[in-house]
Amino acid sequence: MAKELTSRAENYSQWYNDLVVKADLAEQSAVRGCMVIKPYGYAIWEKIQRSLDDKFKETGHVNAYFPLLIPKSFFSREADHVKGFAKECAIVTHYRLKTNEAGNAVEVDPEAKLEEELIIRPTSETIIWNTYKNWIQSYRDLPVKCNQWANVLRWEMRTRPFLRTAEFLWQEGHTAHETREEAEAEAQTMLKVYADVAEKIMAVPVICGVKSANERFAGAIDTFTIEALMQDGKALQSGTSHFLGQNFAKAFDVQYATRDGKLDYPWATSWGVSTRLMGALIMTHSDDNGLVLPPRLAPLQVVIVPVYKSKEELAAIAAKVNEIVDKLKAKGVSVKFDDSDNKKPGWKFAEYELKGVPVRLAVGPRDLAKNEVELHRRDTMEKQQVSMDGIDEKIVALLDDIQENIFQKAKKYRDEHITKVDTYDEFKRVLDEKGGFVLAHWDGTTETEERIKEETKATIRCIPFGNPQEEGKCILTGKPSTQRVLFARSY
RNA sequence: CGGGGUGUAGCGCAGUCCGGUUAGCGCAUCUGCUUUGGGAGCAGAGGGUCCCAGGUUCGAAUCCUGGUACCCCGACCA
Repeated sequence: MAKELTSRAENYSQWYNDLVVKADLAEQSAVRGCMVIKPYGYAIWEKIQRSLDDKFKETGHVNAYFPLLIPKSFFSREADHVKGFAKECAIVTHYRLKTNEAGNAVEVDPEAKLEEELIIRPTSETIIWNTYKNWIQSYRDLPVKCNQWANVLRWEMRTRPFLRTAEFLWQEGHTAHETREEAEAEAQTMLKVYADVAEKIMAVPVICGVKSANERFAGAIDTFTIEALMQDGKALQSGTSHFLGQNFAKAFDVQYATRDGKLDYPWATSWGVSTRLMGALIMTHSDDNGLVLPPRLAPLQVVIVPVYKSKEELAAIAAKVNEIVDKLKAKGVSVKFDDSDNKKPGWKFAEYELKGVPVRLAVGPRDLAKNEVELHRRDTMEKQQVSMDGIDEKIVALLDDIQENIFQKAKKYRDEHITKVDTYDEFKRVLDEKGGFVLAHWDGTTETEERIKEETKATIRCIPFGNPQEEGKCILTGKPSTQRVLFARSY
């Protein structure tokens, strides 16, 4: 197979789809809008999961599991919540099939209609708060800090692998607190956790901020977000954390006895990241040679490819390579010696580049004679000859260097694509010609935001934390504004 | 739900306009030999309800009617 990844300038969307398929991350399933995550893709997701789970534990959370099916009536309890999700829910109406009269097919048994329909969870606030009602009676029961790893289903009109699939995997944290302040702090803490994992593990730079009313989660008082920038200049909301106030507690009648003997509603948060992070990863780092994985996330960090003519040569190479493999494993580096005989070295080089393996060593007779290896790094595609002595230490250092380099590269690209504008014309021109984030003044009204969205397809991604306050005029209406907000076209 | 496109071997496609041998090509697979420092070469082999149903015709992958699936572009959204 020749290199077939198309130029991203030509059609970024096609490039992305090709990359996902060819790098062996995922494929289309039989169900529209759903996705099969293949073993290699799932291995990356597991790394992300582990990183997050460690942080959740550090911040005092526990994992639990709640049902997939939610009684329809739960949904209507919180008015904004139902409005937000009603349009994209799959509904279970029956519990049995039967064979048809001809005996050659099955059909829904009309006798088996459910009295109350069940919703396949698009998110679990409702069923979790219905459960929390039983768990929370006193301030002594608080805080409750649960996380769930689960799949959810949202019947989207248009889907893209990893970025928006009908069914997706995620984690959702749901907490209940005694005070407003504690819940607000929790929402901030978890957003920070997401930002840390995105930047330190995934090497994806993000901007943290608060959503405008328009973009807020259905049922939340405040929604916080991490926003990443893809290489085609579009933004991607990569994780969210919500301060829910007492909305869900009230909707599900959860009350607790306070320290002074009264009754009050607990304060809530919820927060989640999904397999969309994989989309962010792919679209932030990859190039036309394929995936580029940060070493801290790569299921395979080092691959060793032998170059040989005879079995004897291979044996000599293997003897030396096995020493290197042992040394690397002892240092916690994941490494594979690919001595399969049915592929030539050139094929292997291209294949592991496509899969984003950070470091490749090639070892042949020439190298053995000089006690050297050819070392190739995926991020820069640079090759160099290095001595086999101390190769393990060199590689450990190199992996750190690659991790840092791809983060800095992505950050540089992101920073260069944050543009301040002061007029609506300039705003539109930057979106069309340059893309990326645009910092502009906004009068703070939903109407203005809606109109800008309609006319330019750009939305307010967030109001960044620590945003500098400055006097200005709204780019659309000219009304006074106290700060610039972050706009972009997004996925 | 609108607009466009595509269903032919495991994958990617040509053939369809203008009906006519045994439906073809590339990749992959299998066998043999030669190869191995950037996706190897030669020789041979296997593999098809041409999306489904109906119609027109001596004859349909090709024409007509209806259905269906998927992809792309919008609207919706993480």
